[in-house]
Amino acid sequence: MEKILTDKVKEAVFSLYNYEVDEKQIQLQKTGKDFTGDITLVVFPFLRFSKKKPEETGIEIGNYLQENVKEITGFNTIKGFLNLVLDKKYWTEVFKDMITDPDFGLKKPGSESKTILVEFSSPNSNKPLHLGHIRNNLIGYSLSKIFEANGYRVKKVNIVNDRGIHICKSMLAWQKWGRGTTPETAGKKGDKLVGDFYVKFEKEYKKQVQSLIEKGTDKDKAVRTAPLIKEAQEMLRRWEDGDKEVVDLWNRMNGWVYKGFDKTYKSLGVSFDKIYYESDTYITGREIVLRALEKRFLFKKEDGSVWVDLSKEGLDEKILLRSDGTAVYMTQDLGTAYQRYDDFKFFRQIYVVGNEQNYHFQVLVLLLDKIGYKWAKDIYHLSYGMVELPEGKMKSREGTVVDADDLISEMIDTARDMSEELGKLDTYSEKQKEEIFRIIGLGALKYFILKVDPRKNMTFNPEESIDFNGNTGPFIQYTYARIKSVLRKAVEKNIEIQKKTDTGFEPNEKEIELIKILAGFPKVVRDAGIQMTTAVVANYCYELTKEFNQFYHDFSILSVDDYETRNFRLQLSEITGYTIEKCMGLLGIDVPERM
RNA sequence: GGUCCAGUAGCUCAGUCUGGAUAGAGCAACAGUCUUCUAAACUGUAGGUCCCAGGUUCGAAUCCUGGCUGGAUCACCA
Repeated sequence: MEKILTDKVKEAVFSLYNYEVDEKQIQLQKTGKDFTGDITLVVFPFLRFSKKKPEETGIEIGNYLQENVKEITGFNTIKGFLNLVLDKKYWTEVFKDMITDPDFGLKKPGSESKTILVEFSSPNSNKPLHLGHIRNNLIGYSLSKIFEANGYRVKKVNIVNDRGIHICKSMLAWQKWGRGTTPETAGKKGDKLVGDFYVKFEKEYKKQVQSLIEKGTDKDKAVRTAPLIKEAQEMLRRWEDGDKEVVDLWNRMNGWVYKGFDKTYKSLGVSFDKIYYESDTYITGREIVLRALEKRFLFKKEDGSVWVDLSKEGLDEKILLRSDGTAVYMTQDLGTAYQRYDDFKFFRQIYVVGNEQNYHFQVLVLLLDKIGYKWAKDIYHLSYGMVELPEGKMKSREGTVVDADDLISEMIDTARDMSEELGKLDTYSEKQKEEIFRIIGLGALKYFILKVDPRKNMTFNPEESIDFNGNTGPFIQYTYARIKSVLRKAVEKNIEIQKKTDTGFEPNEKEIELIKILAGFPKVVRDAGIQMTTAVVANYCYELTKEFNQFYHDFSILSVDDYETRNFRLQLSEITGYTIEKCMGLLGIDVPERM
């Protein structure tokens, strides 16, 4: 419709004022709520050609459009705004498209589709997942769905930072103070157990540093030479040498952690197509660096460490290999990127990584480009914002980290409490009820996070629990459940919904409003994909839901006697429910049949 | 200090990329609506120097410049 109008406006201006306007000057927008009309043309840009007052110009263009576009049945101008009124039949035509196409708004990936790689999660294997990871995982998973809906083939990948000094710290602490404890004997998730030993290490290490300082050692030296850190470093060296004892322990403890992660991923409902491990890719990375060194992109310092100089690009020098030849973070990321291109020949690779790593990714892309990989430009860092507590950043040292598993189960508990109080599910079995509590609790958490623009920092207050009323996941889920309930009742009453639109039935204003919003779904999917934001999907879904709730409140569906009206409203409800389901699916949120 | 990001109602956020009409929601507060398809809903009241100052424009929350405030980052950590 907008396309037709743009052309016609162009025509109008040409025939009225003999001027060829640029399409960019033709601004069409949805008519504001308090005005009559469907689409509004901003006429200010044409005043230069018409040399008339805004209202007159609007009327002239309006007249031309009404004569030449059959869908336009009327118009009005207010100041410089030309509000066009569309024929109600136009909206029933749009409605017809929606009910005949079950995939309305979604593109299916086909064999021709380009591949987008989405990296998310990227945990360290020495600590359990926290709220920050939850945001990361939810954004990554949802974006994958959004890309798929835009017709791309999507590969979800994860990189586990399973190697390095951090995991050695946990291992060492376990050896010293663990007394052979395992997740089974401790009755704890593996990631939690390993995390505990990491904390234990840091605590003991701090004590050692403190006592060294008290004995007169200066702080820097104390930090470097405390026996514990020395032992951890020695352990890392043995790991890199392939020392069997160390590698076996490393495998064992990482195994515990992965089992724990899997549980968290499962309860969050996220999954991956491929998981990469730093312990595999750092070697590739080192080879890339050494090759680039030969080609003189990089330089070596006297102590043997390898660097890249990016001062011409406005950045600093960056280390790529330590003096002892071991790899750093950047080294492994080079290797991982290379490996992934080799695996998937991606059209685009999206890294969902926190904005604290903006600098790192700037360097990574620059470096890959300098080395000569043409696909470097296809890398995009989706720099999502931090989740902050009211008092600031989460700090593990101060014990203010919000644990992922804890938060998830709290959400489910809240859903359970609310639900039992309302007592609407009393006829369900315990198992069915638990499933619904899970859907609702998780829905509240996911929606809470995904409705915020991923790029922005957001605040989470653990004192105030996440809402279940208003602009929330459960609100949307509730509306869905209501729609389902109406449709079930229709079946009980032997009312069959017929896909008919060409009956001359004229929808009322509220119904037209719903159709308008439903018709906007394809654009929402497109915009979400282009802008890479989950927020537009969430906000759209909320708007749709709210509109439906008003309709539901104001009008009866099943108890209407007139067949045409009832059938139309049932179809409208069905499509709305379906669209809600699709939106929530894009966000990775399930919807319940009842709640 | 350099670089990057943010600042919209008491709180949490839309809207900013792509400039348009009287800046929107939810929560919290207050007042209403359940013998009728699920009240986790609906309706209303109240709440704003869109951080500040300039500039561009017919028109600026939106674009530009400067400033203020907050955050991130600039490791032989990841």
